[in-house]
Amino acid sequence: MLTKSSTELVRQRNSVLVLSVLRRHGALAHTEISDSTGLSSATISAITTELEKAQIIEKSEQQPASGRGRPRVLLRQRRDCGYLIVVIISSDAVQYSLVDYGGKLIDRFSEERSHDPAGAVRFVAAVRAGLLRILDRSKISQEKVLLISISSKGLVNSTEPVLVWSPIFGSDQIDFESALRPEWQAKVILDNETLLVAAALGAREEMVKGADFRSLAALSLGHSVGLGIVRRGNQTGQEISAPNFGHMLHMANGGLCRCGTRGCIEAYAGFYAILRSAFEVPLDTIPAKFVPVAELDKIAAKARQGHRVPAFAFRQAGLALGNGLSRMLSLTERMPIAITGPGTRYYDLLRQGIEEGLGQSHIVRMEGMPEIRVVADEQILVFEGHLNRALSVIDEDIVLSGVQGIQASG
Amino acid sequence: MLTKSSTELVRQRNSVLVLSVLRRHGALAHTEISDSTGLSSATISAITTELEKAQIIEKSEQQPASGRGRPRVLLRQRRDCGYLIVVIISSDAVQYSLVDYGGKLIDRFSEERSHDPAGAVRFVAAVRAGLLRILDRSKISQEKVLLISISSKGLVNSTEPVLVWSPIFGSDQIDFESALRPEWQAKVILDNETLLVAAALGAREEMVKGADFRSLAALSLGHSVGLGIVRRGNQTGQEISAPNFGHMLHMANGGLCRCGTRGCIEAYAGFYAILRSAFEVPLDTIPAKFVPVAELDKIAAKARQGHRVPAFAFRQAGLALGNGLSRMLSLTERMPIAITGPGTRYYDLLRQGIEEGLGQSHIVRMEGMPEIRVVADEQILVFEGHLNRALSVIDEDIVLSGVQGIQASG
DNA sequence: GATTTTTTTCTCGACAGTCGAGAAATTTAG
DNA sequence: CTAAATTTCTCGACTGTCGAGAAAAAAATC
Repeated sequence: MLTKSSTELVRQRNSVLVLSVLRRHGALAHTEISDSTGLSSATISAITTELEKAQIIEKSEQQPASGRGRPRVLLRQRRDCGYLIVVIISSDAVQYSLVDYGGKLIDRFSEERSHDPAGAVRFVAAVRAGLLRILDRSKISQEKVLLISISSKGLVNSTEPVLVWSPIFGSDQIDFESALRPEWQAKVILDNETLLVAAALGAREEMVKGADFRSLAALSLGHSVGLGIVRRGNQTGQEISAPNFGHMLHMANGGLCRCGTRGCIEAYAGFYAILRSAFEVPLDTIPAKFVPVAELDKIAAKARQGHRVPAFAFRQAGLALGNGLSRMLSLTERMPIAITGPGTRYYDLLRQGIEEGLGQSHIVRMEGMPEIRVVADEQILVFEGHLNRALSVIDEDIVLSGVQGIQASG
Repeated sequence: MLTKSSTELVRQRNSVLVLSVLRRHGALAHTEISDSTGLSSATISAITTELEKAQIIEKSEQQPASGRGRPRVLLRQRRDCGYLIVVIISSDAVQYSLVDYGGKLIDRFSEERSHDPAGAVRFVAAVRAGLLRILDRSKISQEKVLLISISSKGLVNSTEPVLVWSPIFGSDQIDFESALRPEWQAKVILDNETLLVAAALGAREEMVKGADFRSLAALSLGHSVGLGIVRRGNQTGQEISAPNFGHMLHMANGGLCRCGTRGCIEAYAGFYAILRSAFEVPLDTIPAKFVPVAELDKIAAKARQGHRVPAFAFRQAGLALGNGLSRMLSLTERMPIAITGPGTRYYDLLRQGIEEGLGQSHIVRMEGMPEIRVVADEQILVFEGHLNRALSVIDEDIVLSGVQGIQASG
């Protein structure tokens, strides 16, 4: 359904555009903003004075003039205009980061996760405590926190910040919105971890290729298997999604997965699955909860020495991944695949299986093998994805509420 | 990447909005347009007088006033403002339809397809002849044909009207754009057939549910297997895609498919595959090109009488479809599935397999079985999809070129 | 030191678009 | 024939963008 457009909408969009350019490039002068947005200088004046009045951006201090002519007046976002808390939930810890509106890290700490299994309720309490702690350490007033951006592995509701299924809590849903609402008026968003990796890689790619960038998939290998897809939307920036890839069906009635279903991709390609298959444990054995990476390193070493069984375990994992990726490609357009996560260290052992698994499908035989690249530093990408996403959400919110609020009150 | 907005863009969008409302509801009065677009009466006046000047819409004849008060002046699109040719390519025939801008069918005929295998070049020539023939029969001048909308089974390039792979021509690509350009200046679009079915069902659904409609998948069963997905976009209407579902990998190293790959879904669920498995022919046999439906009806009758082998053939087909659908659902959100095509007549035999195949995946066990409905009249839906899609493309083109062109020349 | 050049920012008038209110048009009821 | 009802049309107000040129301010030049 199409909806009506109006002149105010135009101003809103262009304001967001200015903010996003300011974010990407840092402090910019009038002229530069005009150049990179395509808007005329007069419009920039109008928008920036409005944003300045609303205390969202500020003129930077006069700096030593670098050329001749009237010196530039740089505009930048006011870093203290608002703050963002990033919460990264991983299998063994929860990391809290406080970030200002300029994207600068102010404070960070991690807390170990208690591994007690029936801990969904207790976990929520821990997160609430962690949030209060990082706020307390920084002496920032709670109203200044505009957004809490949370990420986890697992399946996330697409519209509300509800963790629908996760490797740790299973089907014990966690609704972060209602859990945090009593204490916080900040907006709460929740994203799948690998989705953020894909978003970050997509943003980087777009920086380089510009309009040529089409789409990209990020595959995260570790205890569990995650996938994120970024596609360039028609007009409205990027479109991202995080399918339930790790628990896509690989083979009917196959190996038992942590989730209780048989035949998931993860039941062949997750760390525990590789371990299980390397030790020739029956595939219907209930999988180990945690696998020390050192353990897997040993198996990899044996496989690299030429031992058949461990090499076969990695190959089977690769096949499951390759088949799964080929199925993904059958449902989407052709796109490059970036592999991240701790599992990348075994890529030499997985590669042949992945390629063979991909090659078994019609789409790959027809269109050829997709480009596969290995990308390290998953943690950095996750954080980068948080920032990209969260700050642009803040931009929109500020323009929607902030400017109008100021105007109404002034 | 965000792009700048301007006031002219606002007018363009709102003009398209008015046209699309006019299309959906037929002739409408000033007030009604205002109500259903949300635009003010003054704006409607401005837009409609512009469109009327550009000869895109017209005031309808005064009609007997139904209530008191000033009688309404109905506005409607000028049917002769432009024409559309719909070309539906199916396995045994090509159907040509001439439609006016109001969506009314003016002329239609079918031509049998020559089944000669090396016929990609000859086929293109036949289509060109067919197009000229329908034009000739109607005495409409060629410039009045604004759009040629073509559909086929198979895989279609997402940006250009190129048939990348089809059941009939295999990898012999057909570029309709360059094939028709010399003779036609009309725009040419090409869509997968099942995509159009999905688009039509999505439009119907949106009529009923309004903003509640989220997404829907259409599964077409026949000689080949097709899938179309419709999703409600953020703002810009609907988003549709036609994955290569029939040739998604069902089982590595499985049965031989028509496409030459092993293990495609179609190699289990296509008509020829059911036949092959019912006659217990080895799965690596090169599949039959065409299967008379009567033949399959016989097998279905035996299966319904309780014969094991034919029943098993349908069950296997259902399993392949169910597994494939579950994989699709792992990559998308939960959505209802509409089954169409000649294969629906065997749905009683397929159903159990489909449900079992779906149930083997984590996502279905967690979210529950998706709603499955059987929808007959695939042919009508295909044509309806053509109209929906083509006429809204024409709306946009007209507003983009037509109005501006008229304004410049006037 | 005064003047010119260069560069950037700011301002003004023109133009496009939407909206609300009320005038104009036109038919039916009484 | 008049009043009421209903629809369409028009006008002024408001918001937004744009191009051009004025104003500002520093470096270069004489």
